[in-house]
Amino acid sequence: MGRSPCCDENGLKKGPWTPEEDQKLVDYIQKHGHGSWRALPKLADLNRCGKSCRLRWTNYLRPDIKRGKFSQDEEQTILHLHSIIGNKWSTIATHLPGRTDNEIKNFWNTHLKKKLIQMGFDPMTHQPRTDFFDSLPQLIALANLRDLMEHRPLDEHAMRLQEEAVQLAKLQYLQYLLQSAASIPSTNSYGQNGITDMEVLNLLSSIPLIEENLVLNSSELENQGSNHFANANSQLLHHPSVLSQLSDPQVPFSYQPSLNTEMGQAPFLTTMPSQEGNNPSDSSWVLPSPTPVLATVTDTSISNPGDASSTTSSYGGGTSSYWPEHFFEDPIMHEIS
DNA sequence: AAGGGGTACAACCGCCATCTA
DNA sequence: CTAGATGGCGGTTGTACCCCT
Repeated sequence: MGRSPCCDENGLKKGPWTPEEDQKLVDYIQKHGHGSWRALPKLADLNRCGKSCRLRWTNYLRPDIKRGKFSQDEEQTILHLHSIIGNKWSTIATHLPGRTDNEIKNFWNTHLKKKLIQMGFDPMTHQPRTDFFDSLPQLIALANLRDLMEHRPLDEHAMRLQEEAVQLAKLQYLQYLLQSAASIPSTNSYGQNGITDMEVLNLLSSIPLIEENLVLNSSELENQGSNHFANANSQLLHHPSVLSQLSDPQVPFSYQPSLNTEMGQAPFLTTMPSQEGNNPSDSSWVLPSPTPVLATVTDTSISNPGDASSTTSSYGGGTSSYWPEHFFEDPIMHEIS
């Protein structure tokens, strides 16, 4: 197993390619094919190493490369595959015709990863981040202590910001709790996960926006049990005022990780094509449920109205998610599962 | 207008797996 | 079987460009 010779051989050019170099490379490959990349530079009269030529061709000059912005479908595919296989860019690239692994990797690093972070998700695990919530009490305590020491009362704006941060953290934590509960196969009992209905209800009722903005009767929820609580929470998550906090209004899709217990894999992650207008302030704007508990898959509110195949049947019985059927027909999905 | 910071993306680096003599 | 050659892959870097102050 030899180490590949490095490109830093004396005299070989590095850095950006000139149009002339590109033309030489394209001309040569179109006439002769690339053959041995190591031999190619001399044959094509290029003062580059073979590796550099190969990269230039595969990432930039190949005629079948699709350039331009990634479509929503492509974004969805990347997020979906990344949630399952991680940073396997070349594998992901095989599912996006015309896109190179390098392009996908760059797109992930510069766009998608940041979006997930902004929305409170860990880009590697695709789970809601809990570190912020964990440290919140300490942060608030520190802030209060500082104000106390300086004999300076919190001004109104600062207090409001602080309160909003607490509510947002609660929402994120709530979502996390529900996902944890839903990860237990064949049961909706939170208790088995160390999380009680009351615990979640208490959390829910402590969030003012629920009281102010949502039709949510907590006593009714208690009477009707977890499933109804879950539906109520689904309303919560679908509410635009929640969405405006949980997702970036500039992002033309909504995001959630979901658990596919049937496949026994890491949580799925997807974007869901949003409804017409992509307007978070519109009441039709929905955040799809992260878990089977939060909403029923057959609920049309979480499917793409224009794409019936984006839903499958129920979580509880047969198929396990709302992924388009073609994902499961895909050889790589079989391979993964 | 200038410059400083942020962003996007092409290109490089180093490791690994496979091929081949 | 072994070691060198080669191609592929993922992580990282360099730099051009853009935007804001």
